[in-house]
Amino acid sequence: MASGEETFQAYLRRQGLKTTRQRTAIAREFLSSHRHITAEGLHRSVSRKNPAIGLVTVYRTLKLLAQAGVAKERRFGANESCYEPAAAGGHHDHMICKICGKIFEFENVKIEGLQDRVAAEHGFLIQDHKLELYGVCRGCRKVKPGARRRK
Amino acid sequence: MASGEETFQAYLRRQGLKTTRQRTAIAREFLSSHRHITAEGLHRSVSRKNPAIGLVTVYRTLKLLAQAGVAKERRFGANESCYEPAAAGGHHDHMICKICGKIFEFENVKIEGLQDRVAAEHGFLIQDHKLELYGVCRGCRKVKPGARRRK
DNA sequence: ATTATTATTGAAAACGATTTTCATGTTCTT
DNA sequence: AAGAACATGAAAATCGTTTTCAATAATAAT
Repeated sequence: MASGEETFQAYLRRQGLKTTRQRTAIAREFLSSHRHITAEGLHRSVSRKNPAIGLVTVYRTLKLLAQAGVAKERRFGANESCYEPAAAGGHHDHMICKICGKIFEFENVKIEGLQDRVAAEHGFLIQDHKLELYGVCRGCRKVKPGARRRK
Repeated sequence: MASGEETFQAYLRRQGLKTTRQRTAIAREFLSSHRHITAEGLHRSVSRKNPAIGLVTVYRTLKLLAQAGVAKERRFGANESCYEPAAAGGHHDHMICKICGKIFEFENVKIEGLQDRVAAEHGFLIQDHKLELYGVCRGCRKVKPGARRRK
């Protein structure tokens, strides 16, 4: 089975695009990154080892990674997009804590099954889906007052 | 039971805000509008009868309507936010056709139940949720080729 | 009613995230 | 090595949305 990096290279070749220093660096950093990284965040990481790489190129490469199926773009309530490596495990959904901003992942086969059924009833062909639960996480439920805000 | 307009008025009064010509006009147009209207779209509608009202005021009023609980803000894959009247019926979810851009609504109590269960397992308190199915609608499935794109 | 107070408005400017433009640099093919 | 095609970074452009600010309108106090 192909690693994310290989899949990406293959995609580039297939599209007649070029494998460059910066694309390789960005892809590698992205794939070894934690989940839900932002373009700006990824740029910060990449810059550590490779200060010459511009934010613009990170944006462009993230888009390519998404097209290659290696990255998934997510847009939670906020203004900016997050990307996550698509490889690991199957599909999963998210719980977002409105207090601390943390994002929790979960997976539920039964829900997916029901989605399929609903879609079928409407003659709708599902290609992708997004389920997000917004609320308060366990940790933050214990802290009563005005509480901390993220960032 | 209070109409959306009444709820909005009440909210304004409660907050020490003022009832103005433009707020009334915008709220009325919004409430009588079709679902999933965009700030720009609403402005276009309002402008028809009231050309002097600025887009800025529409943005501001939509925010107030949301705070009053009369409007719900949604952000589907795209770049711009949609608003929909919150009043009619309970919560519902969306199927978005990637070909024609149409948005279909559905409701499924079983899914909501499962969501609650998952959340409970994680000690998470759900305040809101969002379920979106992306794919191809019945109509577009019949049209094979490159097909039409929205807008 | 009139005035005083405070909120609201529209236009233009500011904003943040993302994209495009463009001149220059790099990769890949032969 | 040479040429063609693509990629890069910086700055400028875009898009949706928010803020600023001077002028105006709504409500409260007189």
